[in-house]
Amino acid sequence: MGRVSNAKERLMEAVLELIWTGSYGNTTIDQICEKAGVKKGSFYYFFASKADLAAAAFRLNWRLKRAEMDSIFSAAVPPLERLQRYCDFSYHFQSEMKSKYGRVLGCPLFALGSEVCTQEDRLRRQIQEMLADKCKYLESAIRDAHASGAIHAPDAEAKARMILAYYEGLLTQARIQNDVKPLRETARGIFAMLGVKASPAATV
Amino acid sequence: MGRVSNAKERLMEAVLELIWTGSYGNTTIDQICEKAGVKKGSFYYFFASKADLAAAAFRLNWRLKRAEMDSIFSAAVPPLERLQRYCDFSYHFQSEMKSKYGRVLGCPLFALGSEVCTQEDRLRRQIQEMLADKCKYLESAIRDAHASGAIHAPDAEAKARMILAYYEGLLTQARIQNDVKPLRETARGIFAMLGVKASPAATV
DNA sequence: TTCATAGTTGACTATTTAGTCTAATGAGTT
DNA sequence: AACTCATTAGACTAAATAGTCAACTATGAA
Repeated sequence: MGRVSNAKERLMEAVLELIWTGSYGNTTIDQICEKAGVKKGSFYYFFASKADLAAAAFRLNWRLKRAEMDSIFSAAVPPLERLQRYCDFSYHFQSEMKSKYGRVLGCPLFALGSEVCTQEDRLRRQIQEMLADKCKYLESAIRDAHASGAIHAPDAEAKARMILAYYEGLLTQARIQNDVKPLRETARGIFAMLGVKASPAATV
Repeated sequence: MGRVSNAKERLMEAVLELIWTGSYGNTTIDQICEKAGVKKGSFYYFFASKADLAAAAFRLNWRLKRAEMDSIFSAAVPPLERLQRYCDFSYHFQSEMKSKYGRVLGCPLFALGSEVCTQEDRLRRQIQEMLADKCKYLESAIRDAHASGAIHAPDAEAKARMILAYYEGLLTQARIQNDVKPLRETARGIFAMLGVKASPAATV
């Protein structure tokens, strides 16, 4: 069997953190190796390039994120409450990142996508797919809310895209301003877009 | 007086285009010089660093953009029509970029801001200010629309921030997808957020 | 016509970076 | 205990990149 190792995993973790707290272009392979405690030879044993590593890392990360999303968007929870929960979760998560790294980091998918989309087509496609997945959670909650009569939204897909754009826009603003304040408006904005009269109480 | 030259302007133009069609981190000083037809010595005669050049270039560019915005958001135009015009303008502009560069480029301010905010604080601050300026145009239109009774929005400032987040989110999505399609929903979404019943006819 | 000076040139250095290669190492298998 | 092979070490090359410098050039002013 030969040696076993978690160097591959350490590399993926390292590149995620470096890209997220900095940027893709600014992250060098040497930096990644150092942070992961892995030598260059091992890097190229596992991955062909930085783009290759980033693609693998984001794929893995998305798989984990999805488990979280599955729980937040549980069908057992009333649909509008799912949205509220997601906003609250997001706010807390970004606040945690701020105390951990001293910076509000926003959405790694969106930031990386915007940065590399003109240069790394493989990565671009992958990110596009993940964003589409993300949209599905919103879409399903909106459809359920419509079916339950809580809102009028026969166009769940369009509404979901609209809300995703808004949500990602807010996260990016928060990143640029290095301030979670913009995120406090997330739920309010979403419910306004959905034409909700009385929104569920925010826990933030 | 010594020589006169437009090398400084050429450098600013070049860096804008390179950042916009690619990214900040990916753009080298050599590339900038080559595109501008300027030698490295001259680069450092005018600017201390890439960040310094980018800051100057974006400042200049914003001054020009503002003139356009002043015209689109003219107080002589009914307030909701200003918003519609802005959406139409934006759509056409991005479509033009797509045919010129083969790519939908989105908002350079937002893309650069998201990329460099953790690394270049001076640039970050500058971008934040420009985005705040941009928000003012929306805010004023919303306030006017409220005053005229066309919409109910006593909270013009908050609404403007909300719309900006949405708008920038859509532009970034369009950039990532390399497709102007998401932008066709811009006005519809904005008017939904403002609770407009019948929106002015889109020209797109 | 000369002069001061804004701007130009390109060669040069030092560093960083990506990527390669070969010999060593060690965990499990037999 | 010997063996296998996944993994590691780290030295090495080549290229890209940032930044410097001193000599040169052209322009408008006097």
